[in-house]
Formats: sequence, C-alpha cells, structure tokens
Amino acid sequence: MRIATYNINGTNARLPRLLEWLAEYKPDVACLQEIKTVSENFPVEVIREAGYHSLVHGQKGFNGVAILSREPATETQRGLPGDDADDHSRYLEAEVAGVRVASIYLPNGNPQPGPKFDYKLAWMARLAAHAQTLHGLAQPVVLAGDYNVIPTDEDVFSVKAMANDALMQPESRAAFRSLCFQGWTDAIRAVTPSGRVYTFWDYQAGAWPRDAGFRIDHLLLSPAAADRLRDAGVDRAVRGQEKASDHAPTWVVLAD
DNA sequence: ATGACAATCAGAGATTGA
Repeated sequence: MRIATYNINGTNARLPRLLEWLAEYKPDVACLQEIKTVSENFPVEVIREAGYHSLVHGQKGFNGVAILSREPATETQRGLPGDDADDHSRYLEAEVAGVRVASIYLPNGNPQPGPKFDYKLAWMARLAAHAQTLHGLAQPVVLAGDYNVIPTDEDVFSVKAMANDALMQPESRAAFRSLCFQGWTDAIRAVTPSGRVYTFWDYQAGAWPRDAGFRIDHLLLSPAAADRLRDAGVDRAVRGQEKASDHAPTWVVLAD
C-alpha cells in the first residue's frame, strides 16, 4: 500500500501534473495540501475518471487539503480540533483500507517572531494533542503532510541561509521532536537514516537546478504502521517538470 | 536587508507562501 503526501501548490495550476503523477506513480492514497480552492470547485469528476475517490476540505484562495484514494475513504476528522476560532483548512483525516490517514498542512509561521509564528506553535500544540489520541488506536496511523518544519541541520541545503526562517527555529524543531517522541516514526529517516533528502525546492534563485532544497514533507507512522513499513522516498523527478509544484511527492509503502 | 518566483483573487497590486 503506497501512501503519498504532495503539496500541489494550487489545484487549478497543477491539475495536469497531478493527473500525470497519479497515473505514473499510482499511489493508493494521496494526501494533498495547498489545493487553494473551495471544496465545490475541486475537480472530483476528473479525479474519479483517473481512478480516485476524493475527500476535500477546501478554502478560498489558499490552504486547503484533500485525500485521494483508490478505495473509498471514510472521513474521521475535518479540521484540527482544539480551536473553534481557527478557520484555516489545514487538516483532514480518514480511514482507508484499515489505515487511518491524515493530510496535514502545518502553518508556515513566517515571519518570526510574530503572530504567524505564534499561530504555528499553537497549531503544533493542537496537533500534538490530537496525535496523542490517534497514537492509542489499534489500527495503523499515518500522519502525512507538509509540516513546514526542517527537523535537523542535515535536512537543509544551507543552515546559514535559513537560520532565521520559521521552518527551522528551535521552537519549531522542539515541537516536531516532541510530537515524534510520542512514539511516531519519521518514515524517510527510518529508511534513509542520514544524508540529504529534500522534498521542497524554492522557485527562486535557481534553487532546483542547484539542489538548494530542504525536507519539510513528512510521514509519521504509528507503531502499527511502522511495523509494516517497507520503503519510503521522494518522487524528485516530479519537481523537475514544467509548471511543477515547489514540493515533490513524498511517500511510504506499507506491507499489505 | 532585500528580492528573486509563483499562485490566487480580481481584474492592479496586495497577500501568502517557504
């Protein structure tokens, strides 16, 4: 069972690339972020013709998450619990083929310090609280998404260039570590313990051709899911296409 | 310190992103 996370940076702008990727890499479940459209305008019929069901939690203009699946999915959570005043569409969770899967679009947090960084940290605290409840489930759980956190200095092309960025502040990293320490396995690092594995390359300053990327898209596995981990990786070639998203799809394969 | 690049909404330029 192949489960992927892919920040597509706009459904309208990226639909041809999304369809090509689904056809070529054939994920069983695809957690999408930054669909940047309201739910009603998500191309559910086109996606269905491509062989996938859609669960969509959209928003006008920015944010928005979705879960595409070959088998029908049962929605288990829409929106991250813990703050009724938070109207950003950044969390969607479902059960697919016996696996609980979340599509996460964690706030960027720039500029820091400031209210956006405060929102990021508060959101991470809410995510940790919800993740704690999921960790107790007997069924495998996969928390997949764009976490907007560079976990360590090994996950970034230049520590100096990104030193002041919200993505790698000590508070962001501590919150991510704390989440992992609940007992979640960072799938990419379980398969590739060291070395540079990037999932994002900025559009600016020739970041892609000079491989100036960082690792911010993660799949965290519960113990039951980690037991079934067979492989994990990044579809780097997708980033090199014309009109690509600035993120590359990142995935795990779980034993059936 | 800033801007580079891209997408959205709107119908120009601001906002957001990372």
